[in-house]
Amino acid sequence: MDTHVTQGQAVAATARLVEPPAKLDEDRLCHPASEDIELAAVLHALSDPMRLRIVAALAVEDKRTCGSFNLPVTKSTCTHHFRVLREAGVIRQHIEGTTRLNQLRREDLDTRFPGLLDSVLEAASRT
Amino acid sequence: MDTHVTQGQAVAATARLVEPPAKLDEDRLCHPASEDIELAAVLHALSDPMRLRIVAALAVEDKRTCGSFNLPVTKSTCTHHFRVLREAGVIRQHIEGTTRLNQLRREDLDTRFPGLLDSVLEAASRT
DNA sequence: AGACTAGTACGACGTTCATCGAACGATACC
DNA sequence: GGTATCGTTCGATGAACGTCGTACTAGTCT
Repeated sequence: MDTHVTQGQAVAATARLVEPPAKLDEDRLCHPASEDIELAAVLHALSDPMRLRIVAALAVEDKRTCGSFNLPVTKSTCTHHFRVLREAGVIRQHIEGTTRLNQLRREDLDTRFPGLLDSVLEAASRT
Repeated sequence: MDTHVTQGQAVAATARLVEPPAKLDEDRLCHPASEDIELAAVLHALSDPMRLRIVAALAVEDKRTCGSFNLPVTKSTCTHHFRVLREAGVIRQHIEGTTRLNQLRREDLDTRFPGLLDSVLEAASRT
């Protein structure tokens, strides 16, 4: 019944015993590999106005913290949207002290789906 | 302008009294005007694998009937997907006898969001 | 007229989604 | 050690979604 209760901590703890000390930042947040980015997931991630806004903002200025967007939603909703973008492979997050820095995975997306991100950004800029 | 479309038939009936006789095909099925196509709606419409498949197939051969796609879903689900695509402005449907012919709104989409459709199709072709 | 065909309308169902608030965790600073 | 600050996790909730089956409409064909 309690097999999955402590997920993150337990996994991280056992991993530390078995594997060499990897970068903690990357371990904590899981991103899909470039090859594993799925078109439907990317399109779904971009189909929400709030997330489109986040991506458009990141295209202008990269490496911004989650809070710096001043989104009209609560923190938990914010977490949700950034996770959807991250798990779809649209953004990369890494921990920097007490904040998370977000950046667009431009190269990965361009390699996998050439021109897609640019045309979406161009389209988004036309309001 | 009428703001809220309640029943297609009622609207079509009143419209026929006021306006000159338009093409019946176009009246029955409502499509958004090119300027009214919304990016989020298009991306959402394309974010479903079934609909992506429909669009990819239409890109290869236009003006196909709904039934000709042999989708692994029932007719009513089929109707649903084609309606989502139509209402998002991705496809245009017009009645031809007892069937509905579907075609991509390539020009409208290219005008509104240049390059978007092509990059999505290119991305979709990479499986 | 009757049968067939192509698709729609409607209601139901289980799932996913966007959102919230409250409680928690981790880091930085006094 | 206290206390902000930044963000996550955990339900909960209401809306939207994808799917289905049944009943229906509108043409077509014999």
